Amino acid sequence: MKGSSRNKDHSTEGEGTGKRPKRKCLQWHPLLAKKLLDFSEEEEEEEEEEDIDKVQLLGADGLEQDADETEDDESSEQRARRPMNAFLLFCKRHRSLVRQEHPRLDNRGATKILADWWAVLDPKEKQKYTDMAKEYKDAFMKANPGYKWCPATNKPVKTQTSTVTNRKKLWAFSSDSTKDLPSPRKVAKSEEMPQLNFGMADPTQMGGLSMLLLAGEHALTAQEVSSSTCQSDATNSTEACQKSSLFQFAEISSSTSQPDVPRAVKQTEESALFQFAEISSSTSHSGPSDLTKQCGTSALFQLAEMCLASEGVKVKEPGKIKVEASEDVTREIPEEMETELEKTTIKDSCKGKVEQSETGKIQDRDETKTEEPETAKCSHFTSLVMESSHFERNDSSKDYTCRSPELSMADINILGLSKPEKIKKKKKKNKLDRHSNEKSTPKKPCKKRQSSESDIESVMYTIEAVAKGDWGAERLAEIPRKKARPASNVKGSLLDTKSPKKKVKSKEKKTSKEKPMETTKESKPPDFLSVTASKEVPCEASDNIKVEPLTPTEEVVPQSLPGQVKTEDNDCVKKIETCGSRKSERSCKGALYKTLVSEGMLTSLRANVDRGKRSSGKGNSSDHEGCWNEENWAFSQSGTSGNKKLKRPKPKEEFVLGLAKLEEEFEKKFNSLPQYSPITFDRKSSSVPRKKRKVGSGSSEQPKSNKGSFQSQKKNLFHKIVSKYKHKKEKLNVPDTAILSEDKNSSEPAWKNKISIAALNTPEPAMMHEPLVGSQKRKARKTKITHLVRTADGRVSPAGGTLEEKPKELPQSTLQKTSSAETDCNSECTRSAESEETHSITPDMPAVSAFFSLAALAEVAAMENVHRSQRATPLPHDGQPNEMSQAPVLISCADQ
DNA sequence: CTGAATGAAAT
DNA sequence: ATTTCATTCAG
Repeated sequence: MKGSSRNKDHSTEGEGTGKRPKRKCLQWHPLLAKKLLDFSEEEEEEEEEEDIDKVQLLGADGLEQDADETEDDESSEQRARRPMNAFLLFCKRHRSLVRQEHPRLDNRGATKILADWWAVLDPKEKQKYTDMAKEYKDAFMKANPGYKWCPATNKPVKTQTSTVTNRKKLWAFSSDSTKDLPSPRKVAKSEEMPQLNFGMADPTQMGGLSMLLLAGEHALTAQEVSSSTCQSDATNSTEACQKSSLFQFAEISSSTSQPDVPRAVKQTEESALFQFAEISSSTSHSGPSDLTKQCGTSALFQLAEMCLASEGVKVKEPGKIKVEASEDVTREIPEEMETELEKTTIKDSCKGKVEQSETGKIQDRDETKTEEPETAKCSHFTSLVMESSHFERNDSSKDYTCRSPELSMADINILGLSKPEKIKKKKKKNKLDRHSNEKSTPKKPCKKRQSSESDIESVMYTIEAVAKGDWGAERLAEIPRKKARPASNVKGSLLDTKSPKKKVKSKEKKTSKEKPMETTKESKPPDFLSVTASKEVPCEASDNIKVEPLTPTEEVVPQSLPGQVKTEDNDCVKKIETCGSRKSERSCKGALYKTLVSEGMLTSLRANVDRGKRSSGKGNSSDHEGCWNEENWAFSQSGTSGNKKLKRPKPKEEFVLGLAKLEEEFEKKFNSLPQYSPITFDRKSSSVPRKKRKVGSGSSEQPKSNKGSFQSQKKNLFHKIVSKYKHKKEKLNVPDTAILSEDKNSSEPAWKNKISIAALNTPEPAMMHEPLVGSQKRKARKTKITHLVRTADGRVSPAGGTLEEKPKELPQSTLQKTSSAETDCNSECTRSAESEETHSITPDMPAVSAFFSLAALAEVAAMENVHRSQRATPLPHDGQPNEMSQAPVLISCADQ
């Protein structure tokens, strides 16, 4: 992995170096390297990597800029996602159905089924999807003239994407979350673009601003996020806390600054953020170069005091906290400044954002110590900061000295560059990167849910870290009483975090999506009713859910109930209120918001606006399962100048509107696409067994055993069998009739008709040709597998390896049965097979064994088991030669 | 991150 | 002819 990545990096690096000169990267680069060394165990290697990464980033940025300037958009900003092809559309449209039908089935299995469906889908119907896909494609291409499906390979594309926001696809029709994606994307883009465009100066601000924005967004997001269940509660509280922490921070900073700087007005919006900087700067003033300790300490102390004071108000029992806090601060600062910082940054990162990691740190700790809720805040804050974490790191790298504001600015700029670190941390995941990008940039609206998720995750992590962390844990233990308790209670889940996290994610997604039920299920049955609520109204459910979460929190509870708030603002307010401790939270929030906006935090604002619009506007329209509506064509460019507008200012509205329209259109179209009930397919399959995939298997195609790695084949086979087995199982459990349940979801009555028609129509003349179509490979693979299987069962020399695996999978019972009652089974099997689609196997095969489908076997086995449980002939799975003879049947079954 | 599927585009 | 990547989301 590394090697490869590294290589990439290098290549990139080359490019980066080329551009490097222009950028400041060089400057910080060395520093960073040093720091990195500290951090990284493997100094050299990592260093290189980071350097490379950075370089990449730089390069990427540069590229991006260039690209932006030069070309439209896609290449530069983010690579637009390719339009979905017909099959994907189909999948998107039907996956939910499949999943409903087979709840247990994982996506892969679902995909297989979808593929089957697709295979049997009436050409006419298929054509619809194809046309739609084409339409999409055309539109997409129109929007992105020079779009290339495959990015040139080496290009830093990845880097860029990672750096920037990958995700923004011009068109996303995400069924899931719904509206978020659409407009936001563009917006995000626009935002991002501007940043890039601005270049040096802006970046600095960007960093700070972005942080703020993030915070703001997070807050907003949080609301949304909160939608999920208990976890959500935690989240909410967290968010709220976060906000409060933020505000506190601001206040504190302001207060702190006051002494030094007159101007600090408590509530002034501007002050908060800027104050931070100032404060830090002021602190630094005392000892610019080395101040680390001093500054840190002094600042820390001040902060601590401030915090304490503030907390005092909030918390009833500050005493202990205070002491502890002070202690912590002292010890921490002096000793492991950097390390700590790093850790903190990473974990808590709370500090970061604001330029002064120190202050931030202190605060965080204080808060954490003081109250759990605060911890949550911190975490939240942290989450916000997360991205910016690199920020801090940089600072630390810089000797950690408190630099004057100017320096900080520089740092900030660096921060912009800092992305690389982030990336590293994240492991360069594209997705992650995307997320991060999104987070950092306002764009998130598009993926609100993702961002939110990520946020949540980060929060969770933070929380965990805190909990685990010395201070965190202790504090919790000590303070638990009031706030802690509630918090803990609520958050028990939070602490648990991981699971919750995921759950939250899933929840969010699901909630947003159409499948409330599953979501709830997964999310956890335990939680509550929220689930039920969610079921009813998927999209909206989130809101409801949110409410619930709040309940747990002590203070918070009241407001939340009202129910979903349409607009974010309301939610925010609520949250704030919930936090309540601060009178001014609201005001603070408002101030902060203003500040942000004034700063150019438009993005955040915009995001908010978008959200609001969405919620109010289309919002829920797509409640019912599909939520297709949401699909949006981001299509930003479509209308007008396209990217250029992105540059910045453009009112999102235009975009939004335009997008919205486009989206709507798209949605409509997409929705108009026929949705077929599973039944249809089942019938078809049953009626027309042979069709493609089956045909392939059935027909005695020539085997090409050579190809591909045997192992891979085996693996595939194995998986296939397993999944199929599963699938069958499910099927067994759920009779076709069960499908009806799906109907409600689909909401489209049409299918049946179509289905029937389709079924009738399905011409299966061309079974044999088995179009190599798309990827022959896959088919070949399939074929191979089948072939193998067939061979196995067929008397032909079976591949030993394959055989081995199969036996394993098959339940002993099956074996028994097969061995024992072949003949009997035959009839049954056949019958079952028929019922099942699988039976498809070619009629050619005289041998009964051939006909057995896995499903059939399973069925039979089950039946037999029921009837004759006793005969436990524990045959070791290893197919011994002797048994092999018997085995064949089994094998064949497995195959299918 | 991977994978399961198909397909359009690019290499 | 082969590779990339689009969607989804459980492992």
